[in-house]
Amino acid sequence: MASGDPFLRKLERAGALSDEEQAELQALTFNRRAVPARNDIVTGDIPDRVYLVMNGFACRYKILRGGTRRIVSFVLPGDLCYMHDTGAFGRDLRVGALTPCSVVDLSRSELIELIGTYPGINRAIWWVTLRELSRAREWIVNDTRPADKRLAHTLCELLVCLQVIGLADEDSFELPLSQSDVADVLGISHVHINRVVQSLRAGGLITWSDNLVTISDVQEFKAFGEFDPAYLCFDGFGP
Amino acid sequence: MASGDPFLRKLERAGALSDEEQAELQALTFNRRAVPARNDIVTGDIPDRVYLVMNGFACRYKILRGGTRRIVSFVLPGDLCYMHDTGAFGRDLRVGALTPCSVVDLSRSELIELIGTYPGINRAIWWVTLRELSRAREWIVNDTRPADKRLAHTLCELLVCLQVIGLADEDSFELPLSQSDVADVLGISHVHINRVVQSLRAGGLITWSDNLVTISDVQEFKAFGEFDPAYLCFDGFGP
DNA sequence: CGCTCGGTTGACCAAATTCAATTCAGGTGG
DNA sequence: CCACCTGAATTGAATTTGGTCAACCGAGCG
Repeated sequence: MASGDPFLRKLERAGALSDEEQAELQALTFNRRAVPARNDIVTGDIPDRVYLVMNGFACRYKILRGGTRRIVSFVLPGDLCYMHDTGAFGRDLRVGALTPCSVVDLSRSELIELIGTYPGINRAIWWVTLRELSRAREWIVNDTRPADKRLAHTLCELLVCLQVIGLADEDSFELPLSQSDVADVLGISHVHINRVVQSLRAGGLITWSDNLVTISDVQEFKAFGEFDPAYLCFDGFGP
Repeated sequence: MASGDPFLRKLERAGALSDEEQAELQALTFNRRAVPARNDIVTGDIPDRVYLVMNGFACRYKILRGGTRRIVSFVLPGDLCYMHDTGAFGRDLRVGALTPCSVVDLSRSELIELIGTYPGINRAIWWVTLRELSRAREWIVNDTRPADKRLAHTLCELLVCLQVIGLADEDSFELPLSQSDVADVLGISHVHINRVVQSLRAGGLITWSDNLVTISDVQEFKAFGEFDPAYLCFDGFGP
């Protein structure tokens, strides 16, 4: 069982891992460090590393020419990063901590070795990647919705993703991000997100204060944000 | 050599394929068919197939609740689809022909078999997938730009992607899509894209008539659209 | 000839940005 | 303890961007 480790627990969504596979994965760890908020998790170019966020909220993002930051995905506890976000793939894509993060460094070459050796690990890494792809496409779709629904959709995604790793209960979760951070997730201005948050509050859909988001009626809120969790592929590869 | 086949030519961007690997891939074909414009390439649920577009423009898209269509990626000649767009991954993601398309059906199970057997094919399919991911993230970023730059970026992407398969020359290409199709790519209304097209025309940046797009000054236009082709990963996996 | 589709236009409305300023809580130095 | 500073949330006003509705035009086609 991978009960204690959010990484293994997540990977096992793609299918069970043998004890040997789990042991091999855990053996990759060779460093653990703290990354302060607003710092990049990936700095400089240490080519043979892959990073695993154990704690805290991080994100992948790009900086536009005007200086605007656009966040293209969350990196939550148990998420692997810099696996493919490197070299040829997205030289301008960066990975940064939104809150203080606890990060484990893994050996990339050894992980690739494991992928080639163990079918379960191969399947798990494929699943993680395809899930990222599915999620990115859903974010594109979400960008065509008006800002209030867009925010609702994002909060729903956070709710269910955090529930899976035990960081959210039925209808609420800790969201240690500023409104400006969330604005960069949605691609809107920090002034506008404030107004949108207030409109959701005024409509009685959510409360959000002291970093705690509570959704009044989850079912209704998901409908409002047109949120269907299918794209998150929680059921692994299916049949 | 894969000179005649846009699929093999594209895959080889990830690294050379042996003659045996190429022969195995070509042996997968078991059907070729024509898909009319506005029809889905993937229809019903034939589980053991993967589709290869040989000719024409297609796209992956979703339909929002209001009925709006949002296109999340192009599918151009030589592109594989429905490889991962299936089952657990994106039940609501559809693949449709924008123009009449010529499509080859492949056996999915045999392709997966080949991925497990041949390292070159494994590497190629990984590369195709990671490129899709990188591209999707760039589209998210592009969605934060104003519509004129967004259109410029999209046209730049089309230009270089079509150049790679010999369907564009230095500064122009055939674009057999309606303005409304492109509006769904950008996530804006068909009225607004018309105005944006006209503004680009008025600025002397492009001409676009009779399905032929010509860019006046490619260098300048790429700068205008903040287009950097790095995310398209044409250099394979790099070093 | 009349139909449809794509492109185009105008008028009006809604959504979102920008600029500017204010409030408030927490932290720091005196 | 208080003055000061900073970062985040908030608000207002003016402006820009994009959407909606409605109409019109022109080419191709049965």
